[in-house]
Amino acid sequence: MLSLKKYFTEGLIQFTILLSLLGVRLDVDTYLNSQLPPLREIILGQSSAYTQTQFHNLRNTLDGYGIHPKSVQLDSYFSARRLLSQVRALDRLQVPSTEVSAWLVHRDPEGSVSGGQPGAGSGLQDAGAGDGGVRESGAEQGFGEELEDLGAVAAPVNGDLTKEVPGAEDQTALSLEECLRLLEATFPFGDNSEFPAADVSALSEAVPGQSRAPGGPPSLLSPLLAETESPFDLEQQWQDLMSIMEMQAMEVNGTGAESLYGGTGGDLLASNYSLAPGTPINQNVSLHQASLGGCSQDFSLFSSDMESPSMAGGSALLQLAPDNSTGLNSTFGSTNLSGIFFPPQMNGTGNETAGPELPDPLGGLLDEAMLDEISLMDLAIEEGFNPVQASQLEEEFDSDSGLSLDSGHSPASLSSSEASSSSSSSSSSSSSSSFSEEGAVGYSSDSENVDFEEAEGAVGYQPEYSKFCRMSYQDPAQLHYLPYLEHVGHNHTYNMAPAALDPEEPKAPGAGKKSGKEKPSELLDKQLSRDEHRARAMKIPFTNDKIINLPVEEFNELLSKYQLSEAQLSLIRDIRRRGKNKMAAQNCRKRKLDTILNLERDVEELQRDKSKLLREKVEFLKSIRQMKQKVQSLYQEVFGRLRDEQGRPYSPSRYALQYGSDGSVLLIPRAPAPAEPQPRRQERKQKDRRK
DNA sequence: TTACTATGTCATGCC
DNA sequence: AAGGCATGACATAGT
Repeated sequence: MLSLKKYFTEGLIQFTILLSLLGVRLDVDTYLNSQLPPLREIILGQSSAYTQTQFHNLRNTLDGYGIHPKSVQLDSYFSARRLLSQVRALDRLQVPSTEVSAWLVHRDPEGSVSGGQPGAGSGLQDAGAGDGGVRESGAEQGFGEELEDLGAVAAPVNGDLTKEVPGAEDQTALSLEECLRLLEATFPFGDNSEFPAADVSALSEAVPGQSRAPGGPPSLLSPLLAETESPFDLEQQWQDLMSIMEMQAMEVNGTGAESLYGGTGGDLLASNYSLAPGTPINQNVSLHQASLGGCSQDFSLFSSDMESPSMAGGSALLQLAPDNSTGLNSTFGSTNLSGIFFPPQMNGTGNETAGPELPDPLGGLLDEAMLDEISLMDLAIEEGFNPVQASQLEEEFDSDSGLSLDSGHSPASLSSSEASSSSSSSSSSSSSSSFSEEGAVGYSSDSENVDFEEAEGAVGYQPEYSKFCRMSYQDPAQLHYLPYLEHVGHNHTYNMAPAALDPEEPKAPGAGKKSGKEKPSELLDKQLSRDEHRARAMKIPFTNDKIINLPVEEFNELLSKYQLSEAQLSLIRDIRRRGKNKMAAQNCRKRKLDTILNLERDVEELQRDKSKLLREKVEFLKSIRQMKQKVQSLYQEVFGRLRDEQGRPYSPSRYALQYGSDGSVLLIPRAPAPAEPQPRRQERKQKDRRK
C-alpha cells in the first residue's frame, strides 16, 4: 500500500505538474472517484483531508526535484493569481471535486530579489523566513486560511523545513493547502522573489533608495515619514496592480466573503509595505511577533500579511475597523501605548526611531487581553466542545495552520449550511436513515392490515393500525417519505408454525367469520395472531378487535351479553390486555424513534450553529488583528512625525504615545524616569484617530 | 451459525 | 381499585 501510494502519488503529481505547466488543468477527481476508491485516500488522505504528511511531501518533492522556474511573464503571474484564487475558492467552498494545479516555484539563487519579503522565495526551500511561507502545521482543513490569519495567537514558527518533513512518506502528495502556501510564498502580496522581474523589479527599481539590497535596512514605508517617503507613488502603483489582481480573483470567486477574504484592501495594506526595499527576512521572527510587532519597520507586520492571504485580504475589515472607534476604544481603552506600540524590531533597522529590543507593541494588548478572553477554550467550554477538540482547535490556531471547523474536527461539523456540516450531515444522515428505516418498519403495517380492517366482523383480531396511528401523536405519514419503506411489512402473528398453536385450537380453520373469505383457510390461518387462534379455539363469540378496542363500559356490556366460561373470560381479558399493550408498545417505540430523530436534528442544528459561530469567531479575530495592525500603523505614523524643539524625532526607546480614553494622544517618556520630576516634554495632541 | 432487526409480550410503575 | 398507558426487558421470528 505504501509503495502503491508513493508510486501513484509521485507519478500523478508529477504528471499533473507537467500538465499544469502546459496549461492543462487536470481533474484528478475523475480518477479518484471511478476506479480505485482508495486512491482518493492515497492522494488526499483519509476523508479527503489534506494531511500534513502530504503537505510536507510536496515541499520535499519540490525541493528534492529542484523544479526550476520558467520565465515568468506578467500573464503567468496573473495566472498564478488566478490559481491562487482557485485554491482559495477550493478551500472555501469545499469543492466537490478535487483539482490539482501545479506551480513552479523557485528561489532566487541570489536571493537578491526575494530578500525583500519574509517568506518570499524562501518559503519553499529555506522555510527560514520564519513565519514565512512555511507553516509548521499542515492542517489543510476548511478554515485553514482564516485561522492562519490569526497570527496574533499563532505560535512562533521556527521555519525549519526539516521539522515539517519527518514522517513524510509520500514524497509528492499534494494538498491544496500546500499549493496555497506555495503560491503565497511564491507570489505574496508585493513579494518580489518569484515575481515577474519585468514588473516588480521595474517597480522596485523605479524607487530610488529602495533597491533590493538583501541586507538593507527595512526602512519603514510610511508615507508620512519624509525620510522614507519615496518620490514615486509606489503605493499607487501597487494598488493599481492589486486591483487588477483582485479582478482576477473575482473571476474565480465572486462571493462576497471572498472580498473580505481574498484580499482587496488587505492587499492594499500589504502593498503599502510590500516593496519595502531590502527588508531582510527575519528568520527568527515568530509569527506572533510578526503580526504584532515590527511597528517601526512594518515588515514584521507585513510579513504576517504575507503569510496570511486572508489577512491581507481583509480590506473591508481594515477599512471598517478604524471607523469603529468605539469598539477600538473599548478594546484599547486608555491603554498606555508606551508599552504597547513599541516595536520589537526597531533596533538595527536603521531608523533613528529605532531602539533596543522592545516588547511586542500590540502583543500584550490583543494577544493576551483580547484573544485570551475569547480563546477557543472558552468557546469550547461555553459551547460544550469536546475539550480535546477545543484544544486541538486552539492548537491549530496557535500553529497558524489550516483548520476545517466543519469537516475536520467536528465529527459532524461541516455544517450543512456550508462546509461545516459535511461530516456531520453525513454521519447523521446515515444514522437518520437507519432510524427512519427502523421506525418505518415498525409502522409500515398500516397498509398491511387494511384488508383486515375491511374484513369487518372477522373472528381474528386485527389491530386497528389506522386508528392507533392517527391516535399517535405523530403523523404516521412522515414515515412514508421513504417510499421503499412502504413495502416493508412484517407478519408477526406467530402462527407460522401450526404446532405452536394451542392444542385446543380447532383443526378446521374456517370456524371464524372469515371462513367465507375467498382466501384459502391456510393462508387465513397464517394471518391470524396467536390470540386470534386462541379466541377461535375458545369459541369467543366476538372479534378480538372488539375485545381490544371497545371502551371498557361497552366491553363489559358485551361480556354481560354472553354466558362465558371462566377460561373464556380470562382469555378475553388477556387478549384485551395484550392488544392494548401491543399498541402501546408500538406507540412507545414510535415515540422513541421520533425522539431520537428530533434529537438528531437538534444535534445537526447545533452543529451548524457551532460552525457558524466558529466562523464568526474567526472573522472577528481577523477583524481584531486588522484593527490592531491599523492602530499599529497609525501609531507609527504619529510617532514618526513627532519632532522635538530641535526638529529631531523622538526615540521610541525613550518615548511612547499614550492613548487616552478621550481620544487624546500623549507623548510620555517610556521609562518611568523617577529622577525626572516631569516629562521632558509632553505634547498633547488631539487627534482624531478615526479615518 | 451468528448477528441484527422488528415485533409481540410481560412486568412494572404511574396516572 | 380497576383500567389504561408507558416503558424496560425479554422472547420470537425473520433477514
